[in-house]
Amino acid sequence: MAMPYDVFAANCPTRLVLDRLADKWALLVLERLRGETVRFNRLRRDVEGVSQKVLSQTLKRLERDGLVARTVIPTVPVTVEYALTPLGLNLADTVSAFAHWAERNIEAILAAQAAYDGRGGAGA
Amino acid sequence: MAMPYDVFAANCPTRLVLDRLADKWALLVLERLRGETVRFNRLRRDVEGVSQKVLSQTLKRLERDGLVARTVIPTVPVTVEYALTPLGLNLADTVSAFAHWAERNIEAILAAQAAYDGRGGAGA
DNA sequence: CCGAATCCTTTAAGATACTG
DNA sequence: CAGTATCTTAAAGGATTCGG
Repeated sequence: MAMPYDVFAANCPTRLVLDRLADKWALLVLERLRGETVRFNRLRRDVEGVSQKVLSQTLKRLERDGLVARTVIPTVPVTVEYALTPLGLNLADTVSAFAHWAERNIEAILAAQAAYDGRGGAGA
Repeated sequence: MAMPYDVFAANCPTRLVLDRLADKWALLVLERLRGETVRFNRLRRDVEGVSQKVLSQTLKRLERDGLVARTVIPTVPVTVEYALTPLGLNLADTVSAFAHWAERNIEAILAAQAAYDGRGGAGA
């Protein structure tokens, strides 16, 4: 069935993806992994503000979704590397467009917020 | 300063946008509003699963960010219409790419999940 | 019809400490 | 280095009720 899903229907499988991906940390991790393999603690440092717990959870979900590949290298203190899968890379490009939109339009949004707050919300 | 922001830095303004937009409901609302003005309760029905409270909050934030315009029409039972602003429409197009990615790749993700679960996680 | 206010439950985040 | 386990605290979300 090549019927397009109704994204607005609660039982739509696409919602599953959207639910999972509408996540600040997942997006940031995907973006960080673009074009580079990164170790766990490096990721932890680079993506400022993630706790190791949340990062761990995020990576596990991304791995489960087939977006990120986890490689254990049996060095003395063990090394674990994370990289995008082809599927993940594909998504990361989309995410990147999103991130760059935010970057380009932050000024406009900040201005809108100031205007909104200035007049006390929607007219209070 | 046209210096590109570091999206990974915690104090980066782009993170503000990302934090706010990495939201299931905001994304769904934006998508629903593409090309059409919609009333509150219509929106509530169409975006299955939103509570009225959450929808209300979401719309208020989107309005504050200058992405959605709210119009009150003084009919007998008052009518309130929501529409995308030019800025919001611009974003909605980006969001749409995101949603369509999910739609196109849901099969692959579901398969990856099944494989992952089948072998008991990352090798447990 | 639109939405604010309240309450109350559930989920998730943060900090900390400990293991392979 | 790379995680898991636990505990505490904060917040998101859902249901319900009432007012413009």
